[in-house]
Amino acid sequence: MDPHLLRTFVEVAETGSFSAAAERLRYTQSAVSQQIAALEADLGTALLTRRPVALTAAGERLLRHARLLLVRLAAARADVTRTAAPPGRLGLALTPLAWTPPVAAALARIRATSARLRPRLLIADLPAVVTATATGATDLGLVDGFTAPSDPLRLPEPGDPRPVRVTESPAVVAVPAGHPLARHASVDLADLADAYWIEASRVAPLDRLPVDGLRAGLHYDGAEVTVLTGLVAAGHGLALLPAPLLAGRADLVAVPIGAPRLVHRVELLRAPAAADPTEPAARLAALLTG
Amino acid sequence: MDPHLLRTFVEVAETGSFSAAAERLRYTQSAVSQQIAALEADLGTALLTRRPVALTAAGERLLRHARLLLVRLAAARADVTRTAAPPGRLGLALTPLAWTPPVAAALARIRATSARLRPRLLIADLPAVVTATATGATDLGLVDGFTAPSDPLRLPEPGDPRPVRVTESPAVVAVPAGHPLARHASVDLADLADAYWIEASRVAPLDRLPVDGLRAGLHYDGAEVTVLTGLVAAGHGLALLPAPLLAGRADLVAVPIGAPRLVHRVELLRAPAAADPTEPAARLAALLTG
DNA sequence: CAAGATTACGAGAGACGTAAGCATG
DNA sequence: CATGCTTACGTCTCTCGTAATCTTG
Repeated sequence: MDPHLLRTFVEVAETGSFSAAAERLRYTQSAVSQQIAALEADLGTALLTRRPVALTAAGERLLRHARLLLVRLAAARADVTRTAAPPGRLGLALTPLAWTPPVAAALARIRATSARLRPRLLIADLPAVVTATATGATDLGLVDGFTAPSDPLRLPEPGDPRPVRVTESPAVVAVPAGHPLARHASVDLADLADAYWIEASRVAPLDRLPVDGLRAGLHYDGAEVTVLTGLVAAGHGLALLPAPLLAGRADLVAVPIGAPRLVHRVELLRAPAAADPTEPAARLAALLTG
Repeated sequence: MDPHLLRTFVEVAETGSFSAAAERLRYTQSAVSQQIAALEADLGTALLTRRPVALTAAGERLLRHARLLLVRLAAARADVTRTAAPPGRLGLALTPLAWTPPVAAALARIRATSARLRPRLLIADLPAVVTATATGATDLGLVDGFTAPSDPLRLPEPGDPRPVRVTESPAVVAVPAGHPLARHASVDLADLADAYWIEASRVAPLDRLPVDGLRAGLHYDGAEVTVLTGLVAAGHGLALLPAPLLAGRADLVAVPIGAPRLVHRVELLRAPAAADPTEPAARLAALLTG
């Protein structure tokens, strides 16, 4: 149950392949094989079937535990090293659409009060933000998504401290100016079943919506919000976006959504570390949630 | 952050000595020194001061994390190996006074329905029962203590799944037959400040009572309830005990307590494993708490 | 100066890589 | 039969124990 072994086990389980895991972890295939064998010998149970590589019942169990254990181990390390590190740092990880005006304003206020502070921002996708925060790699995480009003976001597992609501704003369908839909006072998503949507997997993935059956006409793999809005403006398809994002744009029209009731929501995650309220991270968190 | 290193770190922190930790863990003093040095190098921080050996701020932090991590690691291992193990086992760890008639009755009912079941009972002190249950070394744990009516027990940390109330019975002062107190309808503990109590540290430790200032006249280090009652009967001192324990004894008198209001409470801890409701452990838990 | 932590060094175990073996889709 | 996991084996690293050294109450 060496964390080293757990890490490669998780990697093998996730990739479904010893060789792929080996490559990712910079090991040889042989080393991975030996590590898994060692783990199975240690636990006295088969964890994986080979050919095809799949989890046994015991493996399923271990996978859940291992993921959490690794996160907690990382969190512990971050917490301890943080005690030693000079205070005053502020690391903030965000999903692209979590960067909203209230967040920008809060950050500006923090910087106004602590002039010497040099915050670090990191834009990443949702799982990365969640683990970066859970492990303490960053102090705060902001994640976004679309849900029914005042419903919490559905987040991937390692949610040790509970996420807190920061912002909710109306969700709208973005269409190019001049699009037939642009004149509608509102639309029901069910009526857009045969429209084409833009699948921006790292900005606003369709599969995270509490609605399904939306067809993707174009896939955008990047994380740039402006590229997404540009694609909509150029008529490549529709996108579901927070209303404030479209304010003041001449080339895009925001069509309110009738049904289902849907909002864009931003939530704050805090690293499980020392909650010293004088730290910039704690002050920013207070501003965001207060 | 090898668990191995964490374990020796915890041991050093608890014993306050490298050599004592080494002895307990069957290492040489030198090995322990090297392990702590490795941990400090890995984390880039001093964890302990030497001479005297004490925790630094970072060390305090790590100690809390390390304890939990080790428990969770053990729990994960137990959960995984349990999946592989043949079902039908039932391990039960109890503090001495947690063995009450309702517990005995529940166990009898379980055995009546599953004739082939061979339960394993283990009597241990409170911290041992808590960690044995938290790590999954045993399926169920029963702990006891004295509190105000319907207050939960104060238990040592690793309380991942919350304890559940099993029994509450009146707390009484046990005195030998013929003792002056035996005629009282009730006593206030405050009035017994200059009486002598028996400190049975592994059965009913005085320092776990929500009352202080009780003087110990005799220390009993064992875990046998009958020795404790015998000591009271022989006039060595008073003891606080659950009333049912004294029922039908001619040599002991149970004196009800007026103030503070106090009950003897038994709580159930469940191992954080698969809650398969057909397992004997789950059925016994249902009987005890139902 | 004595108790107790650290440092030096050597032996053993363990982990990884290379390369050959072997099973299955 | 080729992809991909396993096994064999050599090397290198890492860890622990012995023993000498250092530190401080």
